Amino acid sequence: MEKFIEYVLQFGNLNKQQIDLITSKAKELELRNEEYYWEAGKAVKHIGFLTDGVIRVFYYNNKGEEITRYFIDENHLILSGNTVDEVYTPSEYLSAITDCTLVVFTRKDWRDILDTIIGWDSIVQKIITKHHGEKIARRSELVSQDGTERYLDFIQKFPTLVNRVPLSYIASYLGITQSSLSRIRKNIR
Amino acid sequence: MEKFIEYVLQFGNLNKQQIDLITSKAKELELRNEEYYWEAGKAVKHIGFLTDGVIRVFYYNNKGEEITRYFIDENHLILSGNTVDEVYTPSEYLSAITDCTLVVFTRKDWRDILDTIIGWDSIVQKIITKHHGEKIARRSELVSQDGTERYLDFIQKFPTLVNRVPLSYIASYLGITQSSLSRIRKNIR
DNA sequence: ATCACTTTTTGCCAAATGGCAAATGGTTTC
DNA sequence: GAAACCATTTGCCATTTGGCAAAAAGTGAT
Repeated sequence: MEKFIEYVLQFGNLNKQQIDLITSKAKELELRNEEYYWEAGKAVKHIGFLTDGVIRVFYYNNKGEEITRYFIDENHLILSGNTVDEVYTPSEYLSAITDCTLVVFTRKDWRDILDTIIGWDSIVQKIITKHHGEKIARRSELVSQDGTERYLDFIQKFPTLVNRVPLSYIASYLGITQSSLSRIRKNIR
Repeated sequence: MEKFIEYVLQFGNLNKQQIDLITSKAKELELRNEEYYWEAGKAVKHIGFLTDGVIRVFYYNNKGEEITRYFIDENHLILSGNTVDEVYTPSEYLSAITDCTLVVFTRKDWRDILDTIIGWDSIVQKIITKHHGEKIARRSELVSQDGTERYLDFIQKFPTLVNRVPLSYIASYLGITQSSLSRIRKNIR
């Protein structure tokens, strides 16, 4: 909870009253390893902020293969399609790959915060924009790199994930097979 | 110009007066093939909307290779870092690869529109969000595909570009070499 | 039509990656 | 510790892609 407030304050100022409002609406949610946070086709119930753990975002391509699209690690806001008003039904899965702790808000409570705190919208917008930029940059870089470069980049950008995430997920994220990644790791040593 | 208004109206309503305001601030900008629209390190002067032509976004990786990150085709808003107030200095190049026509606004005029038209901010925000989503989805998919799949996807998503864009740019965008792409094309026929 | 110039294709071979299955290593449960 | 289970590594070979250079095709100007 403090983690969430601390994170938000990087993007704009809030007074004590506003912080109290946010805190009063927030609930904690625990996810165990392998538990879903979102499921494709199922409406999303709340807005969440990941304070501890790692979540994997994946979908199934037209060959039925499971593709890991990215990882969400600590201190990331998980927003449903960027709008609060409409019910959002994702087309991908979000699944905990470690035990996780989130701070969550119901759509209604989030709406209340938006309506009460003048700057909230712009803070959230800034966060979204930042996350989008990071995602685009990360995914873009991968395309032009070979396997080794992708992996070296990965361990540099997600140093905390390398040892917590199964190899197969990392390989899928990097767009290479698990055995290739294993060989790449051997060559790097 | 009509194209721009038409595009914007998909994301929200504007009355005649508001449209007139926007129109009055807008200027047309022509770019010839190979002309820069943005240059890395040079402050961006205006907000633009591409009505005709294709622009290529590229940067130089740490090996000095030119990497095409994406293409901007007709009916896309080109925004400087998503904020109007601060001067934005891009780290990549935007260069016309056909003759182009843009509708442009100075930062000051854009600011004026933002201050005058209540819903403008949210319209722009929606557009940005849409573009971000598209970019992320496109780049993400590429990572998990082989060369042939990437190219087939490309011609499906950018049917209008295939015949207007040099092969080398497409290859760079897809993360494969020009000769590989040429061979892939041969195999597809 | 010719020349100069650029883009695309092709040939050749090396390197990287994929696919599959077996082997190894690690962890948990009994 | 043994057994069962899962993740990772490895071997083997096929396929894909890269790198480089030459050939072919396309474009534009005179």
